[in-house]
Amino acid sequence: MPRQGLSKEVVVKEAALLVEETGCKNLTLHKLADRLNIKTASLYTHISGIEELYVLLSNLALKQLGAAVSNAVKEKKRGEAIRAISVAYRNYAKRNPEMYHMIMKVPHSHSEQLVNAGKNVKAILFELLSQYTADQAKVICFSRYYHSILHGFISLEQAGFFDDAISVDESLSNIVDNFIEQLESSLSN
Amino acid sequence: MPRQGLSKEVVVKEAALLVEETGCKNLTLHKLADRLNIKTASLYTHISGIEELYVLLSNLALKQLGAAVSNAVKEKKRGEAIRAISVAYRNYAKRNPEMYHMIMKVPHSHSEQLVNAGKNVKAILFELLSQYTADQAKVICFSRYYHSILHGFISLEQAGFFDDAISVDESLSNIVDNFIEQLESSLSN
DNA sequence: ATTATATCCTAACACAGTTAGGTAATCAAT
DNA sequence: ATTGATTACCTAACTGTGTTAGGATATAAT
Repeated sequence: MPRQGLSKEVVVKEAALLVEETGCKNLTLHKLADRLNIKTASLYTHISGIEELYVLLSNLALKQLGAAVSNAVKEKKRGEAIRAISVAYRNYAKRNPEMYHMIMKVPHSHSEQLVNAGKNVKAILFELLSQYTADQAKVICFSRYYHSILHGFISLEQAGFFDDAISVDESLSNIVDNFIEQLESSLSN
Repeated sequence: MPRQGLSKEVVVKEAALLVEETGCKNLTLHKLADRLNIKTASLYTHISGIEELYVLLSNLALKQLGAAVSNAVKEKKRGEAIRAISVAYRNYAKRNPEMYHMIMKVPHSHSEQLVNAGKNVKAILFELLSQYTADQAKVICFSRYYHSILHGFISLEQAGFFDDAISVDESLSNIVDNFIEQLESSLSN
C-alpha cells in the first residue's frame, strides 16, 4: 500500500477544515481518518489522542485569530486601530465560528503552547493600548476590558442572546466607539 | 423492587450536582444513573436523551444566575445596582463554574425554553439601564455592552487568559467603574 | 543488500448513548 | 378489594467513539 507521509500539521489542518464544515461537536477521529484516507488507529502515529487534537486546534485558531488581528492593526493608531481590531476579530469569529469556539474548549492551563498563543493576542492589545498611557497596570486593565468586550459580545451573539430587533453590527460599533471615548477621556492627559 | 418515583426535576438537579463535582465534560448518563440508583436506560423515562439534559442544565443555570442577579439588584439604583450585579454575576460563575459553562454549551436557538431563560437575565439588565435613558435602542445597546463585559471577562478568566500579575478582582471592579462612568457621561442629560 | 525506522494496518477492548421489549409496582375505577 | 391501565424501571442488544497491542510494509540509512 502506498504511504502518503502525513504529518501532525497536515492532520491538524484537515481537522480544522472538518471542524468548520461539520461543527466542532461532530469532530471524530473516524471521520478525520476517513478524510485522510487512513484508518482511525493510524492517527495515533501523529497525535497522542483526541485531547491533544483539541489543544492543537485551539492553538491553530488562536494563531489565525492573532494573525488577523495583527494584520488589522498595522500602521494604524489609537481609535482607528481599535476599531480595525474589532472588525477583524469579529470577522474571524464570523467566518470561522467553529474554530473560534475551539479556543474556549480547552483550559489554557493544560498547555504551555496555548498559554503562549493566548499571550500573542494579548500582546497586540497591550501594545496598542500602551499608546494611551505609560501606566502598565492600567494598560493591562484596559486590555482585559477590551478583550472582554470583544469575546463576550461575539460569544453571546453566537449563542443566540442577541435576538432583539436592533442591529448587532451597529451595537458592536457603538460599544467600541464608547470604549474608545472612555479611553480618551480617562487616559489622555 | 421498590420504586422511588423520580421526576425530571430530580434528575436534572442531581445532574447539576454531578456536573459541578466532576466537570461538565465528565457528565455521563451512566454516572448519573448510578447516583440515582437506577440503570442507564431508565433515565429515558424522564429525559429524551443527553441532548435534552444539556438543555435542561443550561436552563437551570440560567435560572440560578438570573435569581442571583435579580436578588443583587433589589432596592438598588444605577451605579450601585450595576456594581452589585457584577459581583453577583461573577460570584455565581465562580461558585458554579461548571454550571456557568453549561449555559454556553447549547445554542439557544435549539430551545424556546432557553431563549426565555436568557431573556429573563437580559430583562433585568434592560430594566436597570432604563434608569439612564428613555431611548430603548440605547438601552439595548448598553445592555449588550454590559452583558458582554461580564460574560467576556468571566469566560476569559476561567479559560486562563488572565495570568498577569495584577489582580483580577481589581480589574473587574475598575472595568465596571469605567463602564458606569461612561453611562453617566453619555446618557445623563 | 541489509538493517532500522516509522507509517499504516488489523483486531480487539472499554465505554458512551440509544432502542426494543419485558416486568412489576403503582394508581384509578369499579 | 379486584381489576385494569399506566408507568417506572429493568435486561439485552446495537451503534459509534476513543484507545491499545501487536504486526506488516514502505521508506530511509548504512
